[in-house]
Amino acid sequence: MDIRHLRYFVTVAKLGSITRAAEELGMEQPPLSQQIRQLEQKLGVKLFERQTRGVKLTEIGETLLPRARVILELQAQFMVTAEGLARGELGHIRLGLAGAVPLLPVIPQAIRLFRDVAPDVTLSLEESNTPALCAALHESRTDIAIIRPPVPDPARLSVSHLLDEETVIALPRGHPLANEPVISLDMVAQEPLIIFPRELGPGFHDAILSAYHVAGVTPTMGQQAPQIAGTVPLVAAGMGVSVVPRSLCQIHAGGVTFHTISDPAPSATLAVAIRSGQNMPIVTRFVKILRTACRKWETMSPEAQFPQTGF
Amino acid sequence: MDIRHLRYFVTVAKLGSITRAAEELGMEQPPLSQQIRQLEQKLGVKLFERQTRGVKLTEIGETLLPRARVILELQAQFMVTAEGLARGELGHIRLGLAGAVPLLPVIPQAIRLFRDVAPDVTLSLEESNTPALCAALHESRTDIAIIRPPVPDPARLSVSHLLDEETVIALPRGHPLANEPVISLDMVAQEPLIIFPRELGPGFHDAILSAYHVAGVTPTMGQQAPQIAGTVPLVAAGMGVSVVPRSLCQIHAGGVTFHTISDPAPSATLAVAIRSGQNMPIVTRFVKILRTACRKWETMSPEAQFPQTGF
DNA sequence: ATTATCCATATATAATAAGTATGGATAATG
DNA sequence: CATTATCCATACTTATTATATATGGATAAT
Repeated sequence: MDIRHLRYFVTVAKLGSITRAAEELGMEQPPLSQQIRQLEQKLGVKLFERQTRGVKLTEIGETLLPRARVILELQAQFMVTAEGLARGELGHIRLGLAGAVPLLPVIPQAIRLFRDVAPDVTLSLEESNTPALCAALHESRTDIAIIRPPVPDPARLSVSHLLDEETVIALPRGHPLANEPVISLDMVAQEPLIIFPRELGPGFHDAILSAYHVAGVTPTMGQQAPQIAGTVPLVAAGMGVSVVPRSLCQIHAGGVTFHTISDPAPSATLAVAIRSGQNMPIVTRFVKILRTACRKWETMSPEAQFPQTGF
Repeated sequence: MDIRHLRYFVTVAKLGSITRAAEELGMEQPPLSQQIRQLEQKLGVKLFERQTRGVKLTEIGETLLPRARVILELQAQFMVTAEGLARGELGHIRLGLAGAVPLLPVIPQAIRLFRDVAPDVTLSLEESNTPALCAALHESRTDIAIIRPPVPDPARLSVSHLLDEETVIALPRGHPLANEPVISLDMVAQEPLIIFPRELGPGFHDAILSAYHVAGVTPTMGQQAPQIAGTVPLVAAGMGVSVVPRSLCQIHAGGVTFHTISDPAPSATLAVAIRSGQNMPIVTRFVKILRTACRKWETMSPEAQFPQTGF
């Protein structure tokens, strides 16, 4: 079997027609018919149901299609990587970041630090949610992910703790408590809690809810935010209050004030995850720099942690 | 670029020698040399440093090697998956069961049997009524349905008979006939008949009523039960009598006695239905196992059919 | 100094993918 | 209801490309 066969397979499946797939592939229809048939014989399964007008994926074809797509995706990345290497860049790291992670100053700091010691390594950043990032790691679409533990399926992944970030309460402007620097959770329990969907970060989500529970109150659930950082605009719009990592105070949304939480306060844990085994040297090097930076950062004063803000 | 090229690349890298890699690959050395050179040209990078004795990976080669391994690994998995699908050992089956079917011991037996021979196939079960199951089959929301014939719209479905289950009369405790082991339908014709709505199982419903008719009596219609198995609690509550598949005697409701019916007795037929045409091998395999189990079960004695009950 | 090992090149051959021409089946159209 | 158009399959030819064979050059081992 050949990558070409997979490309043919995916294209025919996409268009539902051998003829049109042949057009898109820049070839004639008969050879494509033959190649598809050949692939089916090689695999011993029928991928398409031939109909009078076009073809339709069989259930087996439906099962195999996503896997074929992954292989094609990786092959394309392989080519891109090689191209980058050909241009003299000595490596490439695909870095995945969980929601709101880039707002934590230590993360871009660590990235800049790495770029200083390894200027020839190109970085591509992607922001997503923890479960999606872990899946991307498993499928080798990402090399390093900074996530909010726990990871759904830690097998074949190596996860190490980075830091625990304090959380703060976000209140809309004009709120009766807006002038209180420190607030406890039970003081805002009756306000609608703006929170992101649990599937985007189960660990952090649960930490927030259990802190409410420990405080002896039950939060009033408000509107769901599309991501972690998406809660702030909703708070600004007066939809309710939210509990967010302190780094979100960097979003100068206007109309939002941030307040330290008196005990019990949830904390937002961050960890770095890579595939265990067979890793490129730059990957372990990056993780090392990242961990060092985070350890140092945790000992710093809040003023030094967030230089530009009033905290 | 081709998967073959990646295999050559990985093998040469592993052995550090084109000659020995050619041996392992079952080919001669010159074509392998050419293919490696060709791959290098295609990618625009030098993968190996040619030395007088063997070859050595360049830094770039070192970087690309793990990615090539990942692609090869995925390709191998793709082949294995296809092979498994061809043999019917992989995949997922959505199984629909008509009312009270799971109570018939042979059904869970057959499912367990199937899980033994195809442990990698995941199963999802759903209990519903015959017309709804047939609709689900048509819309591909279910792969296999065990239903009570006839099916409303048999076009594009393939239905095959499984077994005829004996029915029994369910009487409330303290009923004058509660001590009679065998009862005929005309003896209970004046008692309210608890029965499920006809739309939940037209075939079985009609079979019961026509048995009454053949016996020369007309049943007194009692309360409707929500499903087939739902008749038993109503009988226990003294709302009337019911005619149910013998397997329902497994519901130890207390307050209900079950009695063999003397001729004419309705029978509860079960059949298995799948979409005709293009089915995954696991589907036909499951049906085969199911039919075998049912054929065997029909020849068994009642004591063996219902091990834990007094029948 | 000689031999052996290993990779590269040149040429020939075999394998195979792509192209061309055409037929059959069915849905769309008048 | 007949006609046309669409789409896939088959048969055959051509072009491409991978492999095999033969051989030479370079260096390490003996």
